[in-house]
Amino acid sequence: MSNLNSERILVTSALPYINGVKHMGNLAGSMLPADVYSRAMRLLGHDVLYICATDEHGTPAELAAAEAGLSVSEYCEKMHIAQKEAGANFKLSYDYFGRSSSAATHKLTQDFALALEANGFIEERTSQQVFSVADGRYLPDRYVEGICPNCGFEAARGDQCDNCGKLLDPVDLINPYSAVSGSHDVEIRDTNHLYLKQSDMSGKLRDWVESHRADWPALTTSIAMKWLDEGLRDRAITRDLEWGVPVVNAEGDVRDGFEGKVFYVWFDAPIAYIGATQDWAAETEGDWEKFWRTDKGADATRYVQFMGKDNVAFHTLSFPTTIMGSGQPWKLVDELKAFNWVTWYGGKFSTSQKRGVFMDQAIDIAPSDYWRWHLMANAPESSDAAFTWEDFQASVNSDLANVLGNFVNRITSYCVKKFDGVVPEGGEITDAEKWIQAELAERLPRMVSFYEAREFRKAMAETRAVWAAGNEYLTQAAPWTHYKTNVDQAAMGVRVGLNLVALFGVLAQPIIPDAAEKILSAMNIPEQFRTWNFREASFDDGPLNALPINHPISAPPVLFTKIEAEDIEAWTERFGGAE
RNA sequence: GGUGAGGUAGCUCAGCUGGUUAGAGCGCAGGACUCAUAAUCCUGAGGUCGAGAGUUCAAGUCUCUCUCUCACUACCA
Repeated sequence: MSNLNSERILVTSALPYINGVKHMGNLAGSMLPADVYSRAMRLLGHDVLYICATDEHGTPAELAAAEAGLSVSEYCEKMHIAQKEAGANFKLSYDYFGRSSSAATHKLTQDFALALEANGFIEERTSQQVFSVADGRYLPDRYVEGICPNCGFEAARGDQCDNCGKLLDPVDLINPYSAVSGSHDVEIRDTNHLYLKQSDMSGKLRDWVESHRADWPALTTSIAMKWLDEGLRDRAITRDLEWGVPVVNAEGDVRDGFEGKVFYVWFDAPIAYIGATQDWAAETEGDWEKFWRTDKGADATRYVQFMGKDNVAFHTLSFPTTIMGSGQPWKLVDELKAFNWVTWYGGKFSTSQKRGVFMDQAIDIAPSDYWRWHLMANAPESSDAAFTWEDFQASVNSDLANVLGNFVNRITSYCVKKFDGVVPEGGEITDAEKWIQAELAERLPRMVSFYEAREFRKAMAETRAVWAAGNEYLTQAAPWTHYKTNVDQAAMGVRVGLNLVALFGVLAQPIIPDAAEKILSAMNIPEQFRTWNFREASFDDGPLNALPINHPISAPPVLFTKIEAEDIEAWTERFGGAE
């Protein structure tokens, strides 16, 4: 059914910044849901391209490189590989994981800027910036510290005082110094930068956001409208830095007065979605234009973005300004799914403060499936969601080990024991079979709808309910009871049970791909029968009668080991998190 | 300060444009079963829906006030 209306879907998740392996909040809020969605859409027969990349420019990258004793390019190379590996460990099914520092993105960024300027959306202006003589660099506001003029706090940052919360300007700080080196040898200098005139675009942006009120989550539109209501300010899109995309003129030479300046990371990062798609095309001989050029087929592409709420403004305002202002037929996002935060024992996860659990550590203590399931079943969709070790344990033990894992185990091992490990024939359809059929007929289409709507918590809850229904079916059918008096009727229960195992494996693929693979290979399900073609379940050609009689199966080894109280203790000890 | 999101059973959360006895999972209590990772299945107890006022025949659902939590506030991304 779904194959009849196969769509071309472009999926991107917010680019993970380069300065370290990401924490579980980053994973839960962009990369993982994008992956789960991409996998589900592929199973439904859609033509999906999932693109991501490392976001490599900006001051934090330069500073992190310096701290690591590496050149910026060496550092980024190293961290790109680390992040790519972390993604692979969590089974993120990128079609391409690129880099914002690639040549393609450089070229696109420069071209966009030239087009924007030609259309009057870029203006060169002079501003004052703090320059640290000792560091030999301009400092972003937050890297300047000093005494807060409001409360006297001694380590107030140039953008905001951490003590009293007042918003500051670096020039307001008393006795300012560089947060990088601690040097007080700082001065205010005039510097020229390019400004993106977002204000001129606000009418069009407002109309565009307004047109998506119905299909975007409230979180997305409310953030965008808030900025529009406050009045868009023009944003500087260049910085005084070495590492990044050079600012050039139409001839391709460095623009006059822009030596030592590059584009601001937030200008080029979204452009890297396109650049990475071009890089993907170059490596695979794919066609990037059908995803991005509306004059080359991208009108027929559905573009879906995933991100944390902090990124919404950039994706609903700045990047669309870039796209619209270019006057060129670039694809705008169609559907934008934003997430709140996963919180960590009362606060936020923090890369800089090393608070929380990071992807490389997480994979060390539990298999990726465990994390994927828990983070999706508890996705921070309607509000921030608290992560606790106890909840993690409950998700894994109850949902995965008890409901799914035990189900697979109980029926496959019974089949091996009593029916020689093959799908048995015989038996009559009873109320139990009719009941499970009705359950599936109702739940599977609903589950698919939740995936299509990117309602992850609900999709997970529905999936779990289907697994639980399998256990209930076995209780009703009770093949072990029939076996004593009527082996044929026992065969019915086992056969349906085995079909359910196969179905559950098929359903589990987007969420817990490793376990799904174990189940499907134990059931000897060929690749071509692992897709989602079950909108209408029936006994004639539906998922309950998919396995041929005498089809051999085996009982997979225990799929999910339970998390013990001692594990929780050890992890709490190691990562903090005690309240 | 401004803006936004949220405060619904012990815990985590569903509840669309207001309409029968407010739902799910976990946890808890009792029972059933014994194929299974002491798993599973059934039943049950548990909520004055943050507080107060208002609109209405009718409000968790709309309006106002108050209160608590969290986030964003543009040069970290």
